Amino acid sequence: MSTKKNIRIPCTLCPGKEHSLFSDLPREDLDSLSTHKTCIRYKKGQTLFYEGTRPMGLFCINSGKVKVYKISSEGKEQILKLAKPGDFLGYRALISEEFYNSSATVIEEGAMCYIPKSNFLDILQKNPAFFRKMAKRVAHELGLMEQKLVTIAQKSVRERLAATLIMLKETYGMEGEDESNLIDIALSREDLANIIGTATETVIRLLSDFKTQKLISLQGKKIKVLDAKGLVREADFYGR
Amino acid sequence: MSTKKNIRIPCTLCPGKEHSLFSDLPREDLDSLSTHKTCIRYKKGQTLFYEGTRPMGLFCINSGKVKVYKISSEGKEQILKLAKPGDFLGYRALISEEFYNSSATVIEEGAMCYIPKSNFLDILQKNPAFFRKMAKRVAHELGLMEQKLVTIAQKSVRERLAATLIMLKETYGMEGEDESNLIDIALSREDLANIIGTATETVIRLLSDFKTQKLISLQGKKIKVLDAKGLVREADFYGR
DNA sequence: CGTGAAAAATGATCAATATCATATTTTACA
DNA sequence: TGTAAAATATGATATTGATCATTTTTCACG
Repeated sequence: MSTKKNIRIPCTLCPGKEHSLFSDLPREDLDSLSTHKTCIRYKKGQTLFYEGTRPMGLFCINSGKVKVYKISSEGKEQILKLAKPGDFLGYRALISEEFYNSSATVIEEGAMCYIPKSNFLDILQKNPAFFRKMAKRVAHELGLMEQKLVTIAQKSVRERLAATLIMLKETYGMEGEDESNLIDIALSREDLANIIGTATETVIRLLSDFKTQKLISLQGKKIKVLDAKGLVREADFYGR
Repeated sequence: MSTKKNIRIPCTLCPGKEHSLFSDLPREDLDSLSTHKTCIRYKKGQTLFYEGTRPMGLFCINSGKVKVYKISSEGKEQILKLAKPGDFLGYRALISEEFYNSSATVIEEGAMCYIPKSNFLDILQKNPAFFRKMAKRVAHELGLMEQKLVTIAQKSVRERLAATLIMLKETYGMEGEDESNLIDIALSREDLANIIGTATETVIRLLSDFKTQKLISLQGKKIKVLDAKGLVREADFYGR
């Protein structure tokens, strides 16, 4: 707890290297990555990159959690996605050759690896199979984003909150004793509101509503899903 | 007007070949495309592909206009984009190797070219520069979709309608005499509602509101933008 | 620990928009 | 060109969710 800031930590066992995107790169390229990569610890609230700036590299989350968001013209934050260890950030802008269209801020402190743009583009260039994988990933994400758009456009806030809780449980759920699942991510009510696109007070009210219905329980910030099926019902069929 | 259905028309001068995506393919590949391509006339209301089905090729719009949309679980349509001559449809699913995640239906009759999947993938494989261009396109579209999400999540229906009218004017505006612009696309009020994610009645009311404010004029289905700046003001600053 | 600030919770009120009902206009086409 | 069906228009009402105000709780930090 004493030395938290900007310590370089070894990236030799970065989760991103084994899993996901980089998994089947040739040895040579993995070595190149290891050489050029840097890892820095970020504290809660620190920002990896800002919307509107030029991307100079690719981020890979070693530990900790990050929110990726846009700020609307009225100053309201809209969270586009959450990133966890093993996830990469910033490749959309690198591939589209644009500036960042979103910002990324740490919500749980951790170490972030950084691969310089030139190194990443080089490896993309040299490995058609890897490039195909990246393109496939981006195309998949476009599909997810289209689905999110429909959800926000057509579902009620209550349904969206229920759906978000299900999603969070699946992604960040810790197996508890009595198959109750604790959502293990430090999201404030405001963050939650900025994910589903509503007011903070509305989230608070709906959460205590769900609590009354025994769908969830609240222990401070952390939410425990008591009745996943009940939540799914809220998400899919509420009011119809 | 007599022989409208399923007539093969020559694709030698398909707008998609000169402009946009295919513009700098080598001669050889352009010839391959011409050989394998087919063009078929579609009438209003006919569907190019359905959500959930397997893509077997790439569509290119020669003439006419198409809406691309998803149907939510409650049966409501959400339009994701509109496509005009020169635009391509279906590449997201081909690149992500997934089923279509949306449907595409003709809103103004015209001729649609169809490039078999194998032909398209072949050319992608053989031309890294072309593949990079496609990937760049998909990454760019992901950025656009993220922006749309924020708009739908945070702007009022009135603002979204104003913004949509501006967009339509820029994309489908016909230069009129006294710099007034007629939006030249056959969208019903319902279509408009399904673009911005609201009820048809709300669109109708807001349109007549804009008409009262002399921002637009209505001639049947077609909308003429009288005061683009006024609309921009509605889109950006309404009520703030 | 204690304290001040931030977050969460709760209430009251208001505005935006959906929904339902019905009338009017337009359009397709027999 | 007449007619039914679809689209547009308008009104009345209900509902959701935003906003503002205030209290209570939690938490970080000296």
